[in-house]
Parts: sequence; structure tokens; C-alpha cells
Amino acid sequence: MPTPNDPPKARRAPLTRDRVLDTGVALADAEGIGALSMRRLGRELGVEAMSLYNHVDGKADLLDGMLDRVVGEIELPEGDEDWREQARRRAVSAHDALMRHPWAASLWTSSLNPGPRRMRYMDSALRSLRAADFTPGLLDRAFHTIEDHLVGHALQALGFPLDPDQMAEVGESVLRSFPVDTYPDLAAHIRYHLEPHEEGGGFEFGLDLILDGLERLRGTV
Amino acid sequence: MPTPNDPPKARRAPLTRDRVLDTGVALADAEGIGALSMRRLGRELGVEAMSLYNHVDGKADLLDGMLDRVVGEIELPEGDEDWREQARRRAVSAHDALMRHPWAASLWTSSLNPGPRRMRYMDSALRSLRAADFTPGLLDRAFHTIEDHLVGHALQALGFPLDPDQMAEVGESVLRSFPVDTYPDLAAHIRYHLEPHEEGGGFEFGLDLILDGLERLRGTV
DNA sequence: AGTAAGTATTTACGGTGTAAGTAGAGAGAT
DNA sequence: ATCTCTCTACTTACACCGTAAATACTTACT
Repeated sequence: MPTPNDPPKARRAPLTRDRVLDTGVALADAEGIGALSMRRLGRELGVEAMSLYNHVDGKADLLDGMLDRVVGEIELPEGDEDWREQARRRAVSAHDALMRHPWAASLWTSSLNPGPRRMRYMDSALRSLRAADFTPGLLDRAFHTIEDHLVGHALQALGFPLDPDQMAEVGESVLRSFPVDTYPDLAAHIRYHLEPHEEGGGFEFGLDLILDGLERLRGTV
Repeated sequence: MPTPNDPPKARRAPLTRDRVLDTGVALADAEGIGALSMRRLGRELGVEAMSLYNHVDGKADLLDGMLDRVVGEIELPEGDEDWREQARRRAVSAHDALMRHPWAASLWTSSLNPGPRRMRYMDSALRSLRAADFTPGLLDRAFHTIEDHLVGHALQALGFPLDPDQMAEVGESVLRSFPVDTYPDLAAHIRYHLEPHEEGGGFEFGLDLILDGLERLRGTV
């Protein structure tokens, strides 16, 4: 425990797992997951790459830890709301978190070692379904279907990282040399995306489709 | 053009883009996408890594080409079936293709340059929705929602690459040292997955939820 | 036969994750 | 106060990666 007056010898903030993970998240947010190498992350922390291995078990562990940080941002509904409203809020909050950290969605699907926050998130989701008297079999499918939609939409949305302006620009240039006759409906689809629509909301559209369907099945199966 | 009798000097099959892509697919299928490096793929073809660059524009182009191969395996319904049945068959076939080639699903979401087979696939999907009198706005959401579910489920399923036997084994060992009191519903969920269920079908469950919802909206919006 | 075009190879550069060994600082006990 | 143990950080090294550039070789056509 540091006494109030020992700053003169305090060279720099000590390296900790938390600092490593936080810096990793910040770096991946700012420059993309491709920029996150052990050497680069070390440099960011004023340290050599190998020093990180004292706080992290390798790159996979680093990424697992970073993902759990993101999962920690998800708001878990509490209280005794409708199951549907709970599931909806949790899913929307999770989706928001994944969109804030574009590198996290693919880790979500590939990580084999769920961290504590991820477990807490899953536990919460499963609980509110169980509390709504979902049959075990239906509960399982409900949980996974929502999860599939969540990660599927995030990844698809992130895979096309264009804001509407760029979208219009790129779309037009694509259409200029596009085999419209070969793929007429695809061409129409691209044209549709060129017109001004209030984008977004796609996630909640599919989510509501799923939740509606689940509500209909609840009790009957 | 080779004459019938020139085999004596034919050293080896000539390198072509098709052979490169086919071998790439085979290698990724057999040893995982992680094993697919330019050097390794060259070795597989009896050639140095740099030779591949005469037929492929770089690794990204190689992966794009491989993905398009996989998309080519998807069966596109023809004829004048119900839109719902068409969408269902196409999605199931696409899902099967992604499961056959575990490395392809993540390329599906990240590839920026759709190949011809991918375009044909999209065109076909969009056409059968349009033919069913979907409103432009609903058509767009329908297409993307199905697509999201497709890729989301494939990635989630592939991210947990355990056959039921391993599943049972791993699950039990996890449960042995699991904070059951902290995450009771998650524990129950794991236990559920340990019991024998006919696995699979999860994709079609969610798909039908979505298709049912879309059918309900069709015409009314 | 000579030439042009395309294919394959060699070499090289700057990057990656991390195993192994070394140096140094701080705490606790003698 | 000194000695030792432990933990952190650093250095070096290895095998691999994608690919730019320059070179050699094969083939096909004039």
C-alpha cells in the first residue's frame, strides 16, 4: 500500500491484467483488431511484448478477457417485467455493445472460455425465460435462436461497414458496371439501398419476429 | 490445345485458378483455415508460394474464390413453389453448405467482394420474395433477417465444435467445478445439454419462426 | 529461329506469437 | 543489514506469415 508521499520513485503505473485488457479494448476500438499485436499492445503500455505474458496467458486469453469486458457493458434487466420485454432489452443492449466494439462479435462466436460476465449474462437470459414457464426444450431453442439472431445481425451489419453516404457512393459506382440483366433482382436490391431510408432497426425487426413466435409457442408446447 | 499424343512431356497438371481454389477448399476442409497459408497451399500443389500469385490476386482473393465455391454448392429452388417453401429450402441448403465447410461462415460475413455464385444466390432469394408480392421495405428486411439467422446459427453451431459424445464428457467435467450457486440457470442449461436429445434442428426452428412471422406480415404491410 | 508473353522461382523485408533464459526490484526473515 | 525468494520486465531467438521485386524458364506465334 503506497503512502501519500512516495511519488518520486513511482516510475509508471504498474502493469496489471486490468490495465492490459483495458488498453487492448481501447486499441482494438481505435485501430481495429488487426492492429492488436502483442508487440503493439506492449508499446502502448510502455513495455515489451513479453511482459504482457505475466498478466495474460497468451493472445487467446487476452482476447477472451477483452470480450468479457464488452459483455460487461450489456445491461441486464432486473425486476419482474414481462419475459418478452426483458429478452428484448437484453438483446438490444447486447447488440449495441457489439456494435460499439466491432471486433467483439466474431470473438463471441469463437470463444471457448466464457468469462464471468458472459456467464452472468447467459444465466440472466436463461432465468427470465424459465420464470416465464418455458418448457425446457422450448427454453433451450428460444435462448439459442435469440443468440443466433443477435450475433448474426451484428456480424452482417459489421461486415458491411459503410455509413449511408459511402453506401450511396459505392452503390452507384457498383451499379454503373453491374450485369443488371444477369441479376435483375439483386440490382433492384442495390437500388433500393441507394434510396434514402431511415437505416437501422433491422435487428429489432427480426428480434420481434422471433419473440412473437416464441410467445405464440409458449404454453402450447 | 493438346494433341492426343503429347503425354510424355506433360510434367504435371498445369496450375490454374480452379485447381488453386479447389485445393484451397480441400486443405481448409481437412486441416482448418488456420493451416491454409500461401506456402502450405503451394506445397500442396507442388509449387512455390509465389507461383500462386499468377492465378490469384492475393490471399483475400483466394478466400473470396473459395467462399464462392462453397456458395456454388447451395441448391437454388426453381419452379413455382410457395415462396415460403422456396426460402426454406434455399436457407437449409445454404446452412448445410456452411456446416460442410466450417471455415466458410466467417468469410460469408466478412467478404466484401461477392463472387458470381453469391450474386446468383442473392438474386434468386430476392426474386422469390418479390414474386410473392412482398413490399419493397418488407422484402429487404425479410431477406436480411433470413440471412442473419443463417449465418448466425452456422457460426454459433461451429463455434462449439463438439459432437454429442465430447459434449457430454466436457459438460460433465465443467459441471464438476462449476459455481452452480452463482449461475443456477446456466448450470441447468448445461445439464439439459447433457441429457440425450436428438440434436440439430435448431436452425430450422428459428427459420420457421421467422418465416411464419413474415407470412403473417406479407400483404398487411 | 527469334521473340514476346506468361509462368515459376529465388531472395528479401517487415511483421506475427511465444519459448527460453536473464536481470533486477521488493518483501520477509534471519 | 544482509540474504534469499518471488515476481516482474527484458532480451534473444525461432519458426512462421503475406507479398514485393527481380530473375529464370517454358511455351506459342511470327
